[in-house]
Amino acid sequence: MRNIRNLDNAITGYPITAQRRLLLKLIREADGHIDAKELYRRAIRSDESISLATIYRSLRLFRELGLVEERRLGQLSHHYEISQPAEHQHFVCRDCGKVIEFQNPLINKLVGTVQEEQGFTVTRAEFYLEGYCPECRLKKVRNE
Amino acid sequence: MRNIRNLDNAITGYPITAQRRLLLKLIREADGHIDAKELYRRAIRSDESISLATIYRSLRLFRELGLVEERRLGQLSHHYEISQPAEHQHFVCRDCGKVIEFQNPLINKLVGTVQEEQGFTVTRAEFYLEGYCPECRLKKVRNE
DNA sequence: TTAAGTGCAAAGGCTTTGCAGCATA
DNA sequence: TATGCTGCAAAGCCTTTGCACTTAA
Repeated sequence: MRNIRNLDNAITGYPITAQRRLLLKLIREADGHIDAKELYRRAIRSDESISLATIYRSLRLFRELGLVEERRLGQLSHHYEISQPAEHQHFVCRDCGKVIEFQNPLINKLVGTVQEEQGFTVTRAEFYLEGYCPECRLKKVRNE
Repeated sequence: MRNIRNLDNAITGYPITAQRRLLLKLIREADGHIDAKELYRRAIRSDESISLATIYRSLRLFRELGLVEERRLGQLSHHYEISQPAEHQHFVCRDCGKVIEFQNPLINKLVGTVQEEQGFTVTRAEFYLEGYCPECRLKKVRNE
């Protein structure tokens, strides 16, 4: 996993522009998932002339450099987050739309088992759960 | 899980049109995943005036009736498949794009564990793997 | 007969791309 | 200075929708 604390190290070999610096900072500050549109909304506050095209081009670069990961969380648009050394998975609440991250050691075991049994080489594993978060579950119970 | 062998039972309450009959038949015959565009290509062979709009509207109906499931397999478009009683998960090869289904009992255990630990009510679980299938892995080894 | 489905074309959302000008190294 | 990035606008996908016509029940 790359060191993303130091931007200048992180994107060595590519020009470090003000836009890229800003965007990576914003993604880092988002502290979770963010999609292109929301990133654009936040970026405009600091740089009112930045364009959506730059957002997309930067996201692609960051992804290729391994700085961020792209997720498809059942929604229409992709979500991005800073690459994290610790693997984690996602739960999306059907009521409130909240995305909750979790992790569980069984997942690695599962990946290992599947690789062995099926002969795959796995480069990426996503475990995606959908349902009701604790709060919304309570609400449902109360209303019924 | 609904009985999809008998179309007239399956979509009770909604008009059974020639288009719907055709589309459900094609999805069933696809025997795996199919996206809207490919479904459209095949449908046109039998009904050259069918429209993409009808494909999408039918897919949505089928999905709402629980006849088919929608998957987001890392690609741009959604894929659909007949709802199956046996849960299964997906592996997508990064080289050849092939989608391989597999199942593993550990998954249910994992879902159970997460529900307990996190307090979620899980209504849908997807385990998505990406990597190299056995054939493409061999090819890579040979070329290097 | 009537509520619902269909085809067509247009529009919508998300993402990519061509191009001329600008900035980084 | 030269390569590569940027903003802008246009275009590209995939999907949805408005409308007038048609069809299943």
